[in-house]
Amino acid sequence: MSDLHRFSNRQLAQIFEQIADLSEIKGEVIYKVLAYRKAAESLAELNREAFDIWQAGKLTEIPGVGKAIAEKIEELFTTGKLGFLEKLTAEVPPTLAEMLPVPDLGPKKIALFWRELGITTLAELEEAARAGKLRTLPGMGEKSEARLLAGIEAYKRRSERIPIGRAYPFAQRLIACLQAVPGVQRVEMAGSLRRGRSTVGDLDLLAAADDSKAIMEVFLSDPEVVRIIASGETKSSVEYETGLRAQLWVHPPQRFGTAWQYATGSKEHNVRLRELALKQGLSLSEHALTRKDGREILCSTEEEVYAALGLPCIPPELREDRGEVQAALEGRLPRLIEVSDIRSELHAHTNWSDGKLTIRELAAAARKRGLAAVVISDHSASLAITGGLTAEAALQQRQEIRQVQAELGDSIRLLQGIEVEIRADGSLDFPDEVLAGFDIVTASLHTSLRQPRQQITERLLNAIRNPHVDVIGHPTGRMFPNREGADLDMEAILKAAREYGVALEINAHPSRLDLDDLYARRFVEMGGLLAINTDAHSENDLDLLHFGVTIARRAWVQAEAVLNTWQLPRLLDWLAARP
DNA sequence: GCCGTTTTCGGCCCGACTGTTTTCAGTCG
Repeated sequence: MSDLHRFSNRQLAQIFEQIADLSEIKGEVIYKVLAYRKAAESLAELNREAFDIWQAGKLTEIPGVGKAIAEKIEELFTTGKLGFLEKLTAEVPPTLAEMLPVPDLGPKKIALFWRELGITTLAELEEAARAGKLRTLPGMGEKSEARLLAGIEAYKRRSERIPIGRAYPFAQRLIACLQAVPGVQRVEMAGSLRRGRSTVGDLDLLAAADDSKAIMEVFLSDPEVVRIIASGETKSSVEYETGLRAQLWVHPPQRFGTAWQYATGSKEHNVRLRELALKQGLSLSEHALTRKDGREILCSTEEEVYAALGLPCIPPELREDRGEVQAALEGRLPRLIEVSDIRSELHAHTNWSDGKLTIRELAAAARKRGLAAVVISDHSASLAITGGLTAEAALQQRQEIRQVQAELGDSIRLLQGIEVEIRADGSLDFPDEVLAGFDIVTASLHTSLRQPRQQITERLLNAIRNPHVDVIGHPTGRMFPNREGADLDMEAILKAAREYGVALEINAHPSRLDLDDLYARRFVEMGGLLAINTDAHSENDLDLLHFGVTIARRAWVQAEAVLNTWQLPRLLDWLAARP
């Protein structure tokens, strides 16, 4: 056991991604490359450790993992190495792969430059392009060379995937601008933005118009655009100053359904759908469903597209090829939670710690949004930077909450919670007798997030086992775009939370979105309870709720599994049944 | 290399845009 090598899912995914990249440059059969890539994605998306799956002898149950790849994973776990990869890297310089993410540069060209000119790094490629050495190669010319240089420049300034919290408002502004163009019937978000991924690589937009000329013109001439990547009648893409890219498709209204379905993706979902179409003698494209005799079925809505294939409309958040097409075929798609199902906010701050609002203002803001209850849950004392509450201050706050409640009558219910700090040594900030005085206790990690896996896992488990803890706030502590979450043994956390009946929070703030969709799905499948909270520090923060609900939808979550969808009496009963 | 209510072998989605080409290859989503 001790000489086993416990590669993480992410590490395994990177290894197979590297195999895919190098094989592709080598010129390997494309379907092998795709198989490695599929396996890598599948491993990265697992919500359990591949290591545990291997020990259970079930590696080939992972989608995209067959005999050959399972053997490679086993070799890695048992020897820490992979002979196949060592041979491959001896043959194909691994630095070649760094060129793949450069726009407009793919495996064929990389291989060409490598074999013809001995170029193995991006720096060498740039130098050769500047020296005009590429234009004479077969299939190349001056324009291609210039385009490649522009691509390298774009790659250098290109930002990482951006958090949905930044992409979303940007897209909203863009849409408002495009919608004003005469002749444009509608403009909608598509791509990963519409599917609600926590980060997006670029913005995908789709417009319905009979003539694309005017809207394309507006899209391309935006003053913030620094580069036009492509411009055509049905599709254009641009890059903005920030390195962000956007893509606009324009299709006629009667074809909007197929176009929106196509532009929303995911790519893997679309492939799955098109395979299904083929089995039914139909070819699916962004323009239409086409029968074998060439007759088209036009769809102006997505519902029609899915219906033509015998399916209920699959919500965009599920379109990730995570079993949703099969579920739709079998009529067991979940009835996903919606923003309107949320009846209470269980995690909000006031100016008693680092929030901006008074208790009175928070209550009013929550009431204005139609909530039946709001939990005032300020930080505890040891998180000094937030001006966290001492036990004494919490008692004073309790008085004020009662007072405000009396003023408000039964228009909204105020509860006193606490976001109690899980200290570095694993203890909680307040002793049990103080915790017992709150209506609801949320325990959170904010500090010492880089502790070793075993230590920080134990720390969180300790909080889960405390009988007064009702919810774990933003479980991993991740922050977009820069802070990785803690290195937790999530399977152990999920199991313990399920066992102790502790709810796990999906923190709706777009810089957190923690628990993520993969673990939330696993947790709910285990029978666990979730809470979706905004962690509001200001009034506008309450409007970020939809980001959290979107994560829950991506996790196939139904309203029932989420505490704050429950009617107030039921929530209070649940709390009363806990210490 | 993976996978199977048309298959254990023979498939593996479909089209736009660009630049190089005189009909297509490469890249992208």
